[in-house]
Amino acid sequence: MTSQNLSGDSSTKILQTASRLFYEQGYHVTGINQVIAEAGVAKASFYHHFSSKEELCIAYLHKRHEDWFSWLQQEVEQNENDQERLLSLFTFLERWLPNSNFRGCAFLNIASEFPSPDSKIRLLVVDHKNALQDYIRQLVDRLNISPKKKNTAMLADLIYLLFEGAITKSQIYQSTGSIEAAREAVRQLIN
Amino acid sequence: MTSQNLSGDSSTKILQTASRLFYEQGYHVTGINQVIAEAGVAKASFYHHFSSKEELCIAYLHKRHEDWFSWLQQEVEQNENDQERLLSLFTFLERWLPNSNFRGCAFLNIASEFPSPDSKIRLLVVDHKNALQDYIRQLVDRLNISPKKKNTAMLADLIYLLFEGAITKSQIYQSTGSIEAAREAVRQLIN
DNA sequence: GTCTATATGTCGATAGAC
DNA sequence: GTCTATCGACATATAGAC
Repeated sequence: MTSQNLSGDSSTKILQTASRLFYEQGYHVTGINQVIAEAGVAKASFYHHFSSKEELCIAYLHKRHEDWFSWLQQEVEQNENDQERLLSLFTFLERWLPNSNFRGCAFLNIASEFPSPDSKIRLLVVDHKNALQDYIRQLVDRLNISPKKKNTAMLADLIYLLFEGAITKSQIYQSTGSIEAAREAVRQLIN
Repeated sequence: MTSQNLSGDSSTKILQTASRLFYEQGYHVTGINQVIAEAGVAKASFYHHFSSKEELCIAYLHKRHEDWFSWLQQEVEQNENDQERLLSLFTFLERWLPNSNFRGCAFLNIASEFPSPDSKIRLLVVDHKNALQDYIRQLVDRLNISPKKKNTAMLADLIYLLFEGAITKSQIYQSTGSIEAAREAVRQLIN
């Protein structure tokens, strides 16, 4: 109850505030001054917990990865039928995107702000997208629709492209308009 | 030859330099000081030609829209067969993306840096993506594969999602790996 | 561990000479 | 139309008291 209660902990408050600001505003436009002001801590306290702004961003991405995947898995695992589990990827988008004010994927947004593909932050983006593609492949593999392994990998890849495209379009148009069509296209592809 | 020759014109040099830096580095991370230094002009000269950094960004997006569409149309119009014209959308990606160092779509990258959907810059992004979707719809309509208008609109939407997804994936992985699969998927969808 | 005060630099934008 | 010099604000990061 003392050190376990992190809700009032400075480190946690800083990370929560930074996560909100980085996601809603972007990385470079969000200054350390704004983070510490809205977190209600002093500047030196921030630099006691985090060595730099970039380290704070890395912590943000780590936590974001955990949170986002738990949201996704929670939606998928509500379904028992393997086909419905796969299709629920898009149902997840229909819930998540409006709920996040159509700000889109935190990792793609950050990648736009870090052009160097070798940067530590860009490698985290790759890790996140690798995990997403692995997850989609697992869902596709459980369908057992095709005897050829090669086809299921390609099918999973197409579904991933539709998934990313749906996120992007919804971000630009602030709408979930195309997601239903994407889900029905996947339904036809696997039947 | 005097005022027509814009290659040495300050305004043109500024816009060319800013276009390169905004695209390669991002908007917020690129300072006016860097733009004028690399363009070889004085700061006051910049503010004589452009009222603000944001106006410079708007000029960048206008020119980028013209340039990018002419590249796309040039690739498409090399083909006479209507089906090949549609599929050449993805051939275009295979040429353009490696050539741009896998920096992806200038408009999506800018949108990540401007969260407010009502901003002037975000409206230009919508204009650009509207034009792209209209173009894809035109290519699909010429196929005359389906009697139902509704299906061609949905098909064009799916192709657009695959197109956006392919751009995004190539940006993250610095590769054109999935584009061939996307093109073949479209080939099957329209047959 | 948290505070105030500060260091050092760069940001976007302007003034005024030429 | 282009220049140098400069403005006030804010950037990231530190020093030193408590």
